[in-house]
Amino acid sequence: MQNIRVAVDAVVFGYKDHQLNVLLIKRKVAPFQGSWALPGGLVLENESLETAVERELKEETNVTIDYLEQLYSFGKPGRDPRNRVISVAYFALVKPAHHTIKADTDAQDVAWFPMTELPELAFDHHIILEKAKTRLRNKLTYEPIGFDLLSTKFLFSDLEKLYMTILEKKIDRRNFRKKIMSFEILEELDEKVSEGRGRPANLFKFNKKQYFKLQKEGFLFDIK
Amino acid sequence: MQNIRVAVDAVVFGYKDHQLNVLLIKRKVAPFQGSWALPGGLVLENESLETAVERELKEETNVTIDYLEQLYSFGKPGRDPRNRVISVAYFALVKPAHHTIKADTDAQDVAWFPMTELPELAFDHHIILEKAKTRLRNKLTYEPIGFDLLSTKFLFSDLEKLYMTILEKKIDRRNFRKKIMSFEILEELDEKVSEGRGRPANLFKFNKKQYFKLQKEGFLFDIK
DNA sequence: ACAAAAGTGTTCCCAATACACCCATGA
DNA sequence: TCATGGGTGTATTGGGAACACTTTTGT
Repeated sequence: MQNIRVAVDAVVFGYKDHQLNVLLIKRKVAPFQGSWALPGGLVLENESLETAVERELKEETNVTIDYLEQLYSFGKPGRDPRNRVISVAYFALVKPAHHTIKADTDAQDVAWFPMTELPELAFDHHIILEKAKTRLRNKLTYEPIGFDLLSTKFLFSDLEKLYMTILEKKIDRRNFRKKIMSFEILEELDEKVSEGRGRPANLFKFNKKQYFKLQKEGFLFDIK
Repeated sequence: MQNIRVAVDAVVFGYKDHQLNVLLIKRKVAPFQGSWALPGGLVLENESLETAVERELKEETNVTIDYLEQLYSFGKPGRDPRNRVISVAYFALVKPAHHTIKADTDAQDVAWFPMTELPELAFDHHIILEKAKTRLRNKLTYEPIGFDLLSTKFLFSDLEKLYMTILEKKIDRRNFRKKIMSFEILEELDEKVSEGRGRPANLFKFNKKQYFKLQKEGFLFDIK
């Protein structure tokens, strides 16, 4: 008789302080007690995988998700020192400013870590995270998921910096703006924000309805 | 205590008679006895997911795989009428001419089905198959996986027809050839084949080594 | 000689890229 | 007035798309 457990883990990305961040928890129990790890846990007998992810995230970090999709399943024998565990990993995006993270139940602590300052991770979580990073980079170029990382209202320069940060390359400001503007999926607001020095910048909103409409008509979001 | 089984299923595509085909088995046992289904089965306690796929394919169909990658995991409660089963689905490509399919162990029968003449499938396998088809279509445009569906030596027109069949659109012969040729990943052989009437055509081989070399140098395979 | 499939070049156009100056504000 | 970040236009180029005739063979 088969004795394999099924778990879910979530790679939750947020964009804070002009940096890509990932949400981690500090494990309360063995194995890897005290280590940082991806939020996650065993799937209950009668819940769907997505429900399991949402429940674990709520329990361990107090975060609710804006964007969620399945990433990959990890099932190498021995990846959990106790039992055979198959983990279905999920890829999630949130707007960090919209959430207050809070350790609870199974977690000793919760924190956002910039991708440039990651701690050692429990289990094979660094592999999962690597895969998620690749997915994010790829997806950013062909789906408008960058907006799920920014606040509802954002500066054009935020969007530009987000792309430069995640794709790790320089982007020409004029060409980028021209391209995004040509999609006609942004709403220019009548609000300006002055960030310390410099000319105040306009705020924008992503018009999701308009995007879906265009998409149905065959429009493809595409940023090189 | 959690009681969830873990299975693997494989969507095996082959290209035969200028048609995209999928490998199915006829189930020997309940539930869905006598129904056509994707090859697959429960994962053993100490084997990796990939090994499980390869084992099941060998057992049920006598096919060994040329190209294998994970597709998606399906875990909705109720997808198997007996128990909770999470199935990790795999996406596989084979050259049908190189294999002799043969029903064995758990399968009452095995057959290639053209994608245009599919039978009813057991469980949620039609959903898995749909996802695999999408993956194939997308991947065909940015990775040279078409060659894993053709015989080692193939006609240029085979490649062209394969693309037209799978992408379901007309392709301009001259532009397509120009594009593929510019990649310099094909080896033109000194062999010609005469397919009934018409001018005999040259045979080609995919130069995998050359592709990997170019890829390392930053080359991106890309067919629209 | 004709039917059938293979093979081949050129023109046009649009979208990607490169590139530099003025504007509005706070200190 | 200066430092800082915001906002804008044009010229060039390279790749994608459209398009038709000649070649080689079997019948």
